[in-house]
Amino acid sequence: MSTQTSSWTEHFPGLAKLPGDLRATLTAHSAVVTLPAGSRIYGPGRAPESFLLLIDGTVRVQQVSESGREIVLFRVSAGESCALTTACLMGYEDYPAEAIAETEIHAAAIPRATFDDLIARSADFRRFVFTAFSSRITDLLRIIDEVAFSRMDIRLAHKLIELSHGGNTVVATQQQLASELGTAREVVSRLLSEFHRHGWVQAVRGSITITDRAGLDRLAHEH
Amino acid sequence: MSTQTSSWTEHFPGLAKLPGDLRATLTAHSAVVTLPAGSRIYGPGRAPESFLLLIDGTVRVQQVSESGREIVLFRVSAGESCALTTACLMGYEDYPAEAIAETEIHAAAIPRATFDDLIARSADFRRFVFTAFSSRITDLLRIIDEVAFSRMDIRLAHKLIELSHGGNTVVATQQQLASELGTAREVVSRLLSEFHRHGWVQAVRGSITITDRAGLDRLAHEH
DNA sequence: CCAAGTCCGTGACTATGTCACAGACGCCCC
DNA sequence: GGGGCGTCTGTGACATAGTCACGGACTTGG
Repeated sequence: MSTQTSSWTEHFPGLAKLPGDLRATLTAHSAVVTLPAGSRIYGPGRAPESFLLLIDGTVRVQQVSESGREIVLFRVSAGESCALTTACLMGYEDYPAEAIAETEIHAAAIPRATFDDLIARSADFRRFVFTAFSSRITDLLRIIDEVAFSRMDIRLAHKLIELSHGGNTVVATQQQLASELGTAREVVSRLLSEFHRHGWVQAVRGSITITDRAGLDRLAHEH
Repeated sequence: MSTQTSSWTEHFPGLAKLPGDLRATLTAHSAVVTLPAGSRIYGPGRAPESFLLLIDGTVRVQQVSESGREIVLFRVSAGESCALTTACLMGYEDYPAEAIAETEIHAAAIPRATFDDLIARSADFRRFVFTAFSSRITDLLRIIDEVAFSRMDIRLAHKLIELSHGGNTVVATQQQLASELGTAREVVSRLLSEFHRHGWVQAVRGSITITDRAGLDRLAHEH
């Protein structure tokens, strides 16, 4: 009778090996929610109340400074968990970060109590959660390293390659790219014209086309 | 018979409420270790093998870039856990960060299996671990915010106040201060002479004396 | 006292961030 | 089509931060 609702656990490789009764607990005590693109999932003043497992879509987690500048911390994709909310859930601390749905998303929401119960009952679930956690921490450490020690042209080259998803075009305004990197739009503007002088990119309002990926790659891996 | 060895759990407020049998498990399956000041507790190439609870001393966790520049992420003091090693323990990922004993330290080392067992058995222990975790994440987010968006003079003023521990003198070379902040020594040198011009500090080789804490405070809270 | 190592100051230059402003483009409405 | 408006982009001038090269000052151990 639960076949149609239990299906979502199959989207998570880390959960596939859970025994049936735990899967049943998960599906019985969770709700599959749908949120439109652009919604704010959590943020200052809106603490998460459940552990979210992303079935479909992508979520951008970013930090906004007092001055209004932003920096993207990482993205959560389908099959992953909003892992940092975990600590928030369990540690009851407020975060200066916010999560925004970049596309329409479908997610399984697991209440705090169920989450705690599963952590207690299943070593595999613990592994799933801690692995996700660990990987986010690594992301944060990498960002600290880049922001503190890496040149902006190298970071922009990286980001363009990352956002191109293997294609040749990145749909983003200069302001959005600046927010990705935690810098100012003017800096992005100047770097893009430099990249253009090298023949690496071609930019029009709101989108950048990569015309020489190898050139960008060389810069990205410099130093 | 275990009275003399069980005493260490009393140093941890978060563990005090654990029932006796769990405290017994903790003490029975852990070893109290002593490490000299300056030892490298973990780092790239030396993954942690146990969960460390710091009984006495302080540990500095920092990141070193390829170019050799460093940045201090946070410090672990007595009564706290090296919480980030947790994820490492459970997630089996390698970290680009390292932990250094700043003083001689005494710590309780809990093996992975015992840690996992306690997580499963005790909601209070979970709370203890997740709370510590949460607080480290908040530290990391604050650092990202500062590095990306805050002016160096403000950050240095903060750091001097922090490292003075309420006193008026900070024992540190300019290079050490630069490593705290992830910047270059020359920058610290210039900022310190600026602070000196304002009459806020007095510096001699290897130590800085705060001569006008209010002045520093004003800068630190600017903007 | 001398020698070597560490620590500190500084000039010149590059890289990045801030501010102010203007032109270009897209869109809506008439 | 044309006018008005908001957004996006380019750029000059300046402020802040990081890099490189160097020399001088202090400290320690013979």
